[in-house]
Amino acid sequence: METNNPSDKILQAAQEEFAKKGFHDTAVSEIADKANVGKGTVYRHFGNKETLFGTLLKRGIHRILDQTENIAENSDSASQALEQILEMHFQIFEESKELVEIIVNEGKHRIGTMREELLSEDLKHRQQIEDQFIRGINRGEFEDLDPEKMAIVFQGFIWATLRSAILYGEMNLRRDYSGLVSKIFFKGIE
Amino acid sequence: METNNPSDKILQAAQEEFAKKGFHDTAVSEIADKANVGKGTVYRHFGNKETLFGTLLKRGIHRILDQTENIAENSDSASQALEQILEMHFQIFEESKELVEIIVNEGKHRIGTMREELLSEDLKHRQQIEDQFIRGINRGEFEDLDPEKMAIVFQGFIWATLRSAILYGEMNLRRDYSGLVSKIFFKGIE
Amino acid sequence: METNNPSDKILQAAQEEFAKKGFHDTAVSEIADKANVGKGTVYRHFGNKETLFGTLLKRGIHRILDQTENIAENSDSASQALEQILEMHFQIFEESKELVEIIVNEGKHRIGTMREELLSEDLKHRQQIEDQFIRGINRGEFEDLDPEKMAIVFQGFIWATLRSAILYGEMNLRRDYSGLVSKIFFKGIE
Amino acid sequence: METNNPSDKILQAAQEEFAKKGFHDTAVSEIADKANVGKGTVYRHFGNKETLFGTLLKRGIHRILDQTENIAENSDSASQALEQILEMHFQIFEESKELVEIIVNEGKHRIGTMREELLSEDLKHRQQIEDQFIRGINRGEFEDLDPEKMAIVFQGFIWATLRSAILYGEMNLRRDYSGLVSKIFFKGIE
DNA sequence: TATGAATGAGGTTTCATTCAT
DNA sequence: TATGAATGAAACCTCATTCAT
Repeated sequence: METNNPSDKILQAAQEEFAKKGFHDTAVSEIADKANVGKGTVYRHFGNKETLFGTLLKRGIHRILDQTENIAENSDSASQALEQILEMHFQIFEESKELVEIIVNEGKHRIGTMREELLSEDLKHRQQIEDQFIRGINRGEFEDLDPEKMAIVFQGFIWATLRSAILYGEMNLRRDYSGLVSKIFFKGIE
Repeated sequence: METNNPSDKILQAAQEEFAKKGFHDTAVSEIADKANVGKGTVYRHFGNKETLFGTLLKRGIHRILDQTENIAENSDSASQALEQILEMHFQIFEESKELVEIIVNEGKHRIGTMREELLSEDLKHRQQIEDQFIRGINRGEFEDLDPEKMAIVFQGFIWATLRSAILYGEMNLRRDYSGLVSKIFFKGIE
Repeated sequence: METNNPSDKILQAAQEEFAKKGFHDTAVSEIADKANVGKGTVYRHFGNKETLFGTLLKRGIHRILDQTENIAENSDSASQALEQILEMHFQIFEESKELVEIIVNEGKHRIGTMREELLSEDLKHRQQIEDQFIRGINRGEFEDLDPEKMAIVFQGFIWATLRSAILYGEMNLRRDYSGLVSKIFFKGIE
Repeated sequence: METNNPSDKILQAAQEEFAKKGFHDTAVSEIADKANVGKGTVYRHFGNKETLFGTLLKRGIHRILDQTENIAENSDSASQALEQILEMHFQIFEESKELVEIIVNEGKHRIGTMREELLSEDLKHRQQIEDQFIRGINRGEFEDLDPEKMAIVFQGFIWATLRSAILYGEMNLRRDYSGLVSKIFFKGIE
C-alpha cells in the first residue's frame, strides 16, 4: 500500500534505519534520504529526532494495545487469550521486525520527553494482561497467584522470547518457541 | 573496598554513567570526572570509548560464566542448579544494578569490534544452561524436551525477569519474582 | 573581485592561513573565522582539512601548468619560453605569495592521499620544461646536454629563486633575480 | 661510533623520525622509543620538542659552516671553492640524508624561538659564499656582477639541487647533477 | 639522573537543527 | 509546503609536558 504521504514515508524509513543502527547511529539525513524527502521535511512533520523516534514507539505500542483489546473481547478463555497475545507478538514481529527490534533494543533510554507517556502505555498493556489472569483465576483456569506479578512475569516472557528471536535470528523457529513457552507457562500455573 | 587503581575507578564510574544514560549519552569526560582522573587517563587505560564499554560487558559476562560454572559443580540436581542460576542473576543485579542494566539495555547495538567475542560468551552461557537441562532430563527431573530450546527459553526467562525489575524498579520484590518464575517454570516442565 | 561563494572565501582564507603558519599550526576554525563562515561549512565543502590543503596545492599547480602550456605555444624560441616560464613564476608569486609559499614550504610532507596525484602533476611540469630543452637543442639554441637533467636543474633554479625570495622577503628585487638567473643559466658567469 | 650518551642517541633518533614524518607528525614518545630512553629523558636533555628540533637544525648548519670555512681556506680559486661547496652539500646529504631533508622540508616554519639564531647562521653561510664571489671577481675568474645577489642565487642552486634529489630520490645521479650545475653556473648552456 | 603514568589544552569532525529561498 | 546549505555545540581523541618515584 504505497503512500505518497511524506509522514508515512518518513516513518517507514525511520523504522528501518533505527532498527538497523539504533537511535544515535542513525542520522536524520539518512532517514530523509531513504524516504526521498528533504531533511527539512522531517523536521516540519516531527519537530525533532526524538519525537520521530517516540512516534514510532507509540505507534507500535498502540497497535499492540488495540490487538490485545481485540483478543480479550473475542476469546473463550483466559489461557486462550494469553496464548493469542503471545502469538500476536510474534505476528507483529514477522510483519514489522524492525519495530519490535526498536522497542526491544532501546526500551529504557531514548524516550526523553515521552517517557511518561510511553511508560503509561506500557502499564496499560500490563493491565490488559493482568485482567486476563484475574479472569482465568475467577474461571478456575489458573492457580490463585497474585495476578499483578503474573502479568509482569508474562510480559517479561513475551519480551524475553522476542529477544532470543532477535538476538539469534532464529525466527524460523518461532512457532516452536511460542508453543514451548505457552506449554511451560500454562502447565506451570494450572 | 575503595581502590585507588585508576582502571578500577574508571570502570566503576563508567558502569554508573553508562547505566544511567546509555553509551552515546555518556561523554568520556563525564566518566573521567566521576572517576577523578583526567580524560587522557581513560584513553591510556582503555584505548577508546567503545573498548571501555566492551570491557565492562566482558567483565559482567565473565562473572556470570564463572558463577554458573561454580553452581553447576556444586549442585545436587539440575532444577536446583537452574534455580540457583536464576537466583545468582538477581544477586549480581543487587550488587551491580548498573552492570546488569547495561547488559540488558544495550545488548544488540554498541558492541562493534567485540561483537563476535561477546556473542560467543553468550553462547557459552547458553551451553552451560543447556548442560543442566540435559542433566535434568537424564536424571528424570524434567520432561524430555529439546534441551537447546529449553536453554534459550530459560535464558529468556532470566532476562525477562531482570527486565521487569529494571523497568519498574521493583527490586524489593525480587525474591517474589525469582520464586514465582522458578515455580512456573519447573512445574511447567516436570 | 570579492565573491560571496563560500568555497572561494574558504580557499582564500585557507591560503593565507596555511602560508602564514603551515598546515599543522593552522586550525580549521581559524580558517572558518577568517572566511566568515561556520566551521561546518568548511567540512561541507571540502570534507576534511587535508583535502582542503590538497585542493589549494592542486589549484596552484594547475595554474602553473596552464600558463606554461600557454607560454610554450606562443613563444618564438626555447630560451624565450624558459625565460617567460621563470618570469611567470614570479608573477604568480606576486599575485599569490601565500600559494607559492605553501608549495615551497610543504612540498614533501602533508600531501597524504593526494601524493600520487600531485607528484604526477609535478612531473607533467617537468616534462613541459624538458620539451623546451629538446626544442632548444634541435634549434641549435643550446648545447646538446641531456634534456631531462636540464629540466630537473631548471626546475630547481625556479624553486631556488623563489625560495630565496620567500626566505629573505626581498621580493622587491625580483626582476634582478629573475634576470640574473636567466643570464647565468644561459651564459654562465665566467 | 656507537655512543651511549643519551643526548646523542636522542638526536640521532630525532633526526631519523623528523626526516621521515616531519615535525608535527613525529611524537616525542616515538623519538624516545627509538632512542631507547624514557620520554622524560628527552625533556631533561632538550627542554621541549621545538628546541630538540632546533638543535638538530643548528647542528646541521654549523657543520656546513665549518666545512665551508675549511674549503675557503684550502682552495686555489673561487670557482674551485664554490664547486667544492656544492660537492660538500651532496656529501653531507649522502651521510645524513635525513638532516638535509629536515632542513629542506621544514625551512620556513618550525623555528619559533630559534628563528633569529638560525636565520643569522644562514646569513653567515651566505656571507661565506659571497666572499668567494668577491674573491673570484677580484681574481678575474668571474664577470663583475653583484656578489650578494650571486650568493643568493648560488645558495638557491644548492637547495634546488638537493630538493630535486630528495623529491625524486635520484640520489644515485648526484655526481651528474653536481657537475651539470657547476657547468651551467660557470659557463651557461648556450 | 631517568622514567613513564597522568594530565588537559586544543584540534578535528559530526550532525541535529534552523531558516532563507 | 519543501528544501538543503549553513551553523556551532559538543564529542572523541592525541600528545606535549609535568612530576612523583
